[in-house]
Amino acid sequence: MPSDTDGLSIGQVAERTGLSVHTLRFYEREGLLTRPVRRAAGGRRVYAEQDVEWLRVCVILRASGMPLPAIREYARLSAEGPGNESGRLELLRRHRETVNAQLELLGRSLDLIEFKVRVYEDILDHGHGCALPAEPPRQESPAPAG
Amino acid sequence: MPSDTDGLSIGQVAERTGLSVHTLRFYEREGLLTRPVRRAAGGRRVYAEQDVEWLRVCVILRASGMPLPAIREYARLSAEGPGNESGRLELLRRHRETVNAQLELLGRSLDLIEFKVRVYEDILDHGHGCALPAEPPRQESPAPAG
DNA sequence: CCTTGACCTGGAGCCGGCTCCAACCCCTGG
DNA sequence: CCAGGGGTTGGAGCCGGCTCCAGGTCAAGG
Repeated sequence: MPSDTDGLSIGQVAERTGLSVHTLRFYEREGLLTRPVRRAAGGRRVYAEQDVEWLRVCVILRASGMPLPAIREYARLSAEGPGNESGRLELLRRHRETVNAQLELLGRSLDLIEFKVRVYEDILDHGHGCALPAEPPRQESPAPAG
Repeated sequence: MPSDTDGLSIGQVAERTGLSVHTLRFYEREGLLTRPVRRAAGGRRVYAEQDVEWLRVCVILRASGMPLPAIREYARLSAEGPGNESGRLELLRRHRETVNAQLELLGRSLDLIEFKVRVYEDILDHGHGCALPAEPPRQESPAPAG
């Protein structure tokens, strides 16, 4: 266990990032890291705190649906060092827009789901009362199918 | 084209739902429909407006990440008719929670992304000024990796 | 009559993102 | 000395959700 001078084993990084060791090696193969991982005697990977930070960013980008190739590109730019900030900015802005679109879509889906939840709650509470609690979820018909 | 008395071809349903004809047949095989699709001479599918409404619900459930097996279950309950509303309600409530969790996660991811966008904007505008625009995105360190 | 186009079927293929396997290495403690 | 635990590798497998293919049927129009 290379704990001296903040070197971390793959298992420790897995714990800290929530990724599996499989996934960590996979990400490395996929070129998602900003720099080659150091190796200890016997070829074991030795990560630095820096790597963990980067991986945490990766986790968040993944969680927000950024595909691996895009993360790879971002990693590549980051690895290149200063000078390409506009490229990184563009990439992030694009991703921000897809996240906003996701949020919008998810929000509208939630409207429908909540509408239906209310419908069923009413059916169960009031015998099966009040014919449709008016409130077509944002644009589009309530589509009371199902 | 069976346009009389509101019968729709698979192609028309594809247009109206945004799903491909492939996907429509696939969903049918997967048991996502609430009732068997009627067939015209030659075995061609004939959909009713009702089916389109249900499929639009499916699209929204998919868009919000409900897996096919869950939709199948919901379809099964809906097909059974009245009497199982509590089952449907439970299913929808569970899904609502996963959607809320997604929204939460996505929102937090967005915080990080916007933070980084701001960082790069500042670098590009002000030469590369103001050392880190303070504002750790909700809990957790800003992790300025990358 | 023949083409065109929309439809049918069963089954195969693809893509993204992991996830696991076999076989091996190495360090540590008992 | 030897067992166990945690590494290493290349490559295979899996899962969800489509997506497509080959080969066929049918109806309408030129």
